[in-house]
Amino acid sequence: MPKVSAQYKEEKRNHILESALKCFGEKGYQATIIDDIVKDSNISKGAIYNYFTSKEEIYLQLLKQRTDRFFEDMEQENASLTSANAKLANLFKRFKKQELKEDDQQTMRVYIEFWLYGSRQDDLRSILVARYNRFIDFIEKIIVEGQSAGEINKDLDPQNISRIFWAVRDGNVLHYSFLGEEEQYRNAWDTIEEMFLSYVKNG
Amino acid sequence: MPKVSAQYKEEKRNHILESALKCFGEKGYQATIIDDIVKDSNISKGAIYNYFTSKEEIYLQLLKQRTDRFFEDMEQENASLTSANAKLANLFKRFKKQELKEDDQQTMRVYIEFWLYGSRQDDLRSILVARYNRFIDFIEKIIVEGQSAGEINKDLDPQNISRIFWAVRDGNVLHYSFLGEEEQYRNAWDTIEEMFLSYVKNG
Amino acid sequence: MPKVSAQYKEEKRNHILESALKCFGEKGYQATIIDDIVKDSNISKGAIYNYFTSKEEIYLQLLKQRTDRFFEDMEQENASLTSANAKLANLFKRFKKQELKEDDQQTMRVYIEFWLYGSRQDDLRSILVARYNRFIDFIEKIIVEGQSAGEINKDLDPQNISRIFWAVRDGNVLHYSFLGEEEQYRNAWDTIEEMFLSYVKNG
Amino acid sequence: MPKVSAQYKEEKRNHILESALKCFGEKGYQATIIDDIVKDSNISKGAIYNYFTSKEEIYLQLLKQRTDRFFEDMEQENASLTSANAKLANLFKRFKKQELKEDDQQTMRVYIEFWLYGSRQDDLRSILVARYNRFIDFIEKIIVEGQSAGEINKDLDPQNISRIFWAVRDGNVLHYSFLGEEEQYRNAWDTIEEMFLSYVKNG
DNA sequence: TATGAATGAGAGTTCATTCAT
DNA sequence: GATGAATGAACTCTCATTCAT
Repeated sequence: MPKVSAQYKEEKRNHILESALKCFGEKGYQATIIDDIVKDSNISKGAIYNYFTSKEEIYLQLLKQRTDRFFEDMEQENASLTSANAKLANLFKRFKKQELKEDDQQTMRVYIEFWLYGSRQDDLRSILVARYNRFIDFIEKIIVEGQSAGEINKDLDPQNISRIFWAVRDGNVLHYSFLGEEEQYRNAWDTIEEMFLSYVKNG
Repeated sequence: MPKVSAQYKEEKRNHILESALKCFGEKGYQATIIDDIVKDSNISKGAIYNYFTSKEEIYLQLLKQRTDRFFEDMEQENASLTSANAKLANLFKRFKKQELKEDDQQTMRVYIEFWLYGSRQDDLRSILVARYNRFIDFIEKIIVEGQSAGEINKDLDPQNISRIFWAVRDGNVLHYSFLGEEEQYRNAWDTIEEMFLSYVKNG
Repeated sequence: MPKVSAQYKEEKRNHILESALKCFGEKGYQATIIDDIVKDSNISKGAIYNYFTSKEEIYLQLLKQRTDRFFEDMEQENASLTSANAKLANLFKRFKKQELKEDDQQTMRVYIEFWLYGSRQDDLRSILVARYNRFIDFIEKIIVEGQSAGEINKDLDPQNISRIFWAVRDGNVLHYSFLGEEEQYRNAWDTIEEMFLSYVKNG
Repeated sequence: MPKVSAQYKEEKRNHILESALKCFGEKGYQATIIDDIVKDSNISKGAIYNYFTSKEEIYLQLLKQRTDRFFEDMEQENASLTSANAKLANLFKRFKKQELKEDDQQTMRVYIEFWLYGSRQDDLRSILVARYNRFIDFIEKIIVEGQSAGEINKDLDPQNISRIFWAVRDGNVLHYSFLGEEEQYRNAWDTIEEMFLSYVKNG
């Protein structure tokens, strides 16, 4: 019989991950030291190591958690959207609105950092590639759906389009995370949306 | 009375920078230790510190050197190109061809890393913002030139377009530096070029 | 909830300071490396840095601790001494007896080293000047007290006398710390005491 | 046949020693790096090592040179002084006047540093002890001379008095080198002279 | 002889991780 | 389960000394 409830443990774990996100977002993964997370979370160093085996695992679990959340959100939102165009529009809306929030900003930075950090750590590659593919698949399916429905140009390669979609998104977020200029960021998104949609739309 | 020629020193300096680029490109700035550069360059630790005052300075000088080189190349190439469209096409060509080379690949990674690393180091921000603005200006001028010549849609905000241009480029490079799939990368560039040009072109 | 008692930490701290005193006394501040203190104290390098932020801080804290101890001792001893002459005699006794002990010897060396080291470090100057003034004040008050009581020649400038007192002390200690000849040191003190007291005494 | 004259070499050597004195006096022996001497002397690193085998040797040769000079000066000055009292008075005068000069100030600091540094280096001890004895002998002889002539109290132990003489001098100089207050320094010397002479004088 | 670029052992300090309490 | 003191390998940077030119 466990001494504390599963829920207690889950909450503590999330608490650590939230602090970690904040720290990684602010200082970067490598520059964040465990004591930063200790200070932010008010959880002792030893306790943190009871929940995660290493700093890297915190990173990975954080990535997983946020990725899962993203897809949960998207599935829920997309359930009520019937066209590919609506789904894409919803995504752009999310990028323009939600991701300006502090929390998502930090997540974004952490995401971007993964690309770099992960690309040099062989043991992370497969995890990160899987995550990448999940994102690619997500848009790819929407594109395919749109092509079937005649909304999207059938000549386009859905995977290629999906890859471009995320590259554009990450590039834009990368610059915003550095420059921090909201208005420019929003304007860029408006233009990107227009450019992207006019390119993929049928006719 | 200098002991060695200015050329000798310049070459040695470049030698160090080349090794540094290789190491930073492979392992990342933070993960690269001075001894990596020592090993790669066959230049002693002390000698490296005769040419650069710190690891960070190596990083910064590398950034500067490659940025300067990029603009030197571009100026030279653009000198013989008379239209904005030709200049943009030339840039896309460069992205598609030249930047597949190992050396430029690493430069790209290092560039991207700057965005993240630099965004948290106050003392680097101004340097990096200046560099960013240099890139923005470069494309902005081409867009303005194209608008004057009637090649490019006059309704577009040149700066906004320039920002998008680089965001797309960096996003694409970011993913390529991680995935390393050349064919996908080239296909993506082809599509991006088509999408971008069809969006900005007049008519 | 502290992991260990305040007393435990205080003892550990003192343990480090004692080892530091031994090392600094034997090899000098600059020549002492942290590993010397590690070896002598059997406390790991990391643990030392949990208690002190730098080698210089160890030095400074050591100085402070020993200075405080000196004045605590003196206050206690002087409490039962009613004349300036008795207080001065007690001091000379201390110099002659107590400071021959190994521990005090090393403290003396470290003290002297402070004069030199501190005189070139701007950030230490104020600390060291404050400490100097504390010593000057201490004797100055005794002199003034002696003058009021008619024990000491009223024509003398108390501060000047106090400065000479400590200069003579430090010079004598400096030579002893180098030569290490106890008998000569004691003889010197006897003569200095006679010379000094006959000079300052009234009449 | 030497390529350069002995005089040339001697001058260069002295040049290095003068720069070394300046640097050691300003920053201390340990904190002075060879490049400080290079910069001050305008003599290359390699050349310095042609004249001296190590940093320590520079230190030692400097000590020797200045010590020799001191005794040369003293012999010359004392040649025309016929009483012990006159010789002592001359010394005090020197301490009060000449040693305020920048150059002598630095020499003084370097001297004091020798006591500390030398006391922990076994290979220096004999050199420094010899130098110490030379100073002790110098005053001791004056005291003996004064006792023979009836100027100085015959009950005093000449060597003990000589030791005290130098201890007082070094202590006073130590404090002055740190505090740098000329007036206090001069006042202290006036009082010390009075105190010392009244103690040793016959009658 | 003179030069100053090169060397590399070694310094202070950091921090992910462990483990006795 | 929680704590935070302890550990020590690893990091960046320094500088006395060497040596090819």
